[in-house]
Amino acid sequence: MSLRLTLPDGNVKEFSAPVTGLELATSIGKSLAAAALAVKLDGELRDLMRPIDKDAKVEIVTRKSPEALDLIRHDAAHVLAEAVQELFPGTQVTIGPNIENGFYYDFARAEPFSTDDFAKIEDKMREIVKRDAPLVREEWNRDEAIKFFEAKGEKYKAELIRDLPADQTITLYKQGEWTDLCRGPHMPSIGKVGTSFKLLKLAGAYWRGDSKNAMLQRIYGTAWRDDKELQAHLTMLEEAEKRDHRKIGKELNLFHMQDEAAGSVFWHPKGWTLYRVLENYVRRRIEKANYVEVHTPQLYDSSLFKASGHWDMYGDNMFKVALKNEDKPDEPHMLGVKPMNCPGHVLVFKQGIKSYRDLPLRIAEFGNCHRNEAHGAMHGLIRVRQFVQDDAHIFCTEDQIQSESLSFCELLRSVYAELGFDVARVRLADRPEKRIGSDEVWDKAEAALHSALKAAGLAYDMNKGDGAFYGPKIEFYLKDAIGREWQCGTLQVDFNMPQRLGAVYVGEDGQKHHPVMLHRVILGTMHRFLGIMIEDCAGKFPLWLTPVQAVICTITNDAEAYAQEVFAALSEAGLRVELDIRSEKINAKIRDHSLQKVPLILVVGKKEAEAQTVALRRLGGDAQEMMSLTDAVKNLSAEALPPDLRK
RNA sequence: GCCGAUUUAGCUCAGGGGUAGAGCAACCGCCUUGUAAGCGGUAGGUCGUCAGUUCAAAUCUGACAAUCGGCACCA
Repeated sequence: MSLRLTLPDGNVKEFSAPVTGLELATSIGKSLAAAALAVKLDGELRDLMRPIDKDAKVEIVTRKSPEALDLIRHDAAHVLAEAVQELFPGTQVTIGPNIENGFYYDFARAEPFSTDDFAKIEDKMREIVKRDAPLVREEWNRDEAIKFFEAKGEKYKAELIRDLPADQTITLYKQGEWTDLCRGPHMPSIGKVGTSFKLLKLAGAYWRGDSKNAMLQRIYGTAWRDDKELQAHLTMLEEAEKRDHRKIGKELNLFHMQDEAAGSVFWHPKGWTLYRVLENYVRRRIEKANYVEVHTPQLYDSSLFKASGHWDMYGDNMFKVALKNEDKPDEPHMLGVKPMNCPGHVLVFKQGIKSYRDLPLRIAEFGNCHRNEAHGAMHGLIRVRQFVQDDAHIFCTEDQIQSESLSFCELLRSVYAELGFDVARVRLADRPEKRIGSDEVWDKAEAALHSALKAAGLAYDMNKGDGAFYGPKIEFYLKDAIGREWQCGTLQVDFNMPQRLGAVYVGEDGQKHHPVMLHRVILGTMHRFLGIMIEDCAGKFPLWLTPVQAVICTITNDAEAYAQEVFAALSEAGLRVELDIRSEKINAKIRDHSLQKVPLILVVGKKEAEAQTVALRRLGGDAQEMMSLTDAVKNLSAEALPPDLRK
């Protein structure tokens, strides 16, 4: 036989018999063989020691390859499992994959682990790495594999094997005395993991991700090629912690939350300014895009949500109000606090007779919603019980879906760009298991979104089964300053709700038709989006958005009268300004306002008062720009314009 | 909701069976100051809530609540 293996540089290596990846690497060079960790065969990552027996494109994976981190992390998970089983006999192993930036392993053990155990486990892991046992792949007979794990008391592993598809090869990996069920691939020996790893946190996780199953103990770790990379990652984690919006929200006095209203936000004056400036910006943008704004009630009779399907589908997560019913004391009159705005907007649509000439009708609302989120789900501003969506529902004909979707995609992109974000990723979430409406209607709705995305020229991938219960959705993700992705905007096509709630329009044919309803948000929720913005800019908001744009600081109280004059002039020009005439040193004032992330500090002393000037210091710099008061008013107020109002 | 951790002054945190301590902030006074903390003083807390054990609980035990890290959920 002859075997032709094509290398990345286009060279072809020929062999007369199957070769292992290691043999292939050796044939290329000794140092490559020494550095080899695995081999990529037609794009599929495989063990170095597995024989290659068919023609393929091959690539030797070394520590420098992008795939190396996945291999290191996956192997590190095995090392963690071995270490834990050596230290805590009787602990059962389950699964332990590599994930972004690291790995985890889920263990079953009656006693809880403690983070105090981490040092001990890490020491043991280093010991195992030092032993440098070879990782040996073995193919096993299914029944024998089940017996093997059951004999060890590993019932989770046995269950995994039982549930593997019948045609799948069962592979076990041995590292010294320790054996794990694993699909692989792995590096040739444990020593290749190195010691640039660290255990980070302890968490509970359901077996197989199902809340009906047992709760396992998950240990998370991070692993890198070398200590420099590890240190850089740990520094990044510290940076992320520093820009936590809950911490900054407190430091900048933007908002607070407290036990008496768990999951709801108390916006303080500065936070509420931020909120209103952002809201007004979005309001201008949608007005320009021909939306009309409405305001609908909070409380509705339960019959509305029963008709819409929400009562059955999400009733447990709604806040409900039971009113005493004098006639039937056992059957209180039930009301529900709105968890979303759609039914209310349908009721607005239904007022009066609508014609096809009225469509598309774009009904917007900064809609205040309540959802009774589970305790463990809440997270600062990101996940709350009371929130406001920048919501709108576009009532249109089927023919208009595509153009409406397209113009929404463009509006969203433009808004994100003005707020300093790119659309990092787009996904299409299709029909979920729990849904209303026929398959034909779902086919139509999904097809509409596919074609809209194509028309918008947006690359997207599928998020299978993750649509809303009434229709498929497009999810827009943005990327923040430290590279994290957040899903904010969505567009959903809904053929069901208008029908269920009896919304109709008179068509060109004089007949009644149900409109199609597009549910869409750009920011998602004001709360969540502001949380993301705080973390994105670490509290240093763009000038147009920031609650306090400028502070005027006096050096001595001689300058107080002039400072008042500067304050009045800037306020008059529409800037949000504060005045600091405290009897403090200028150093202290600069420090205070810098820590408060005020972008502009205007210092005035005797000199400035006499010359009618200001000394401007910008946040993050230490230069002083001297300018006349008139120039300051003119330039700064122009600079502080929201992006959509700039010329 | 589940697993684990946490809850002490406005904030950040130390302490710990005999009813509490620091720094910063606040307040008062002095200083009139030139670009990231001037000096001195005063005041401030039933130690998350409710029970239990104890001569004695902020400290030990239990329940509950909230928060944090995850998991599950997210119309």
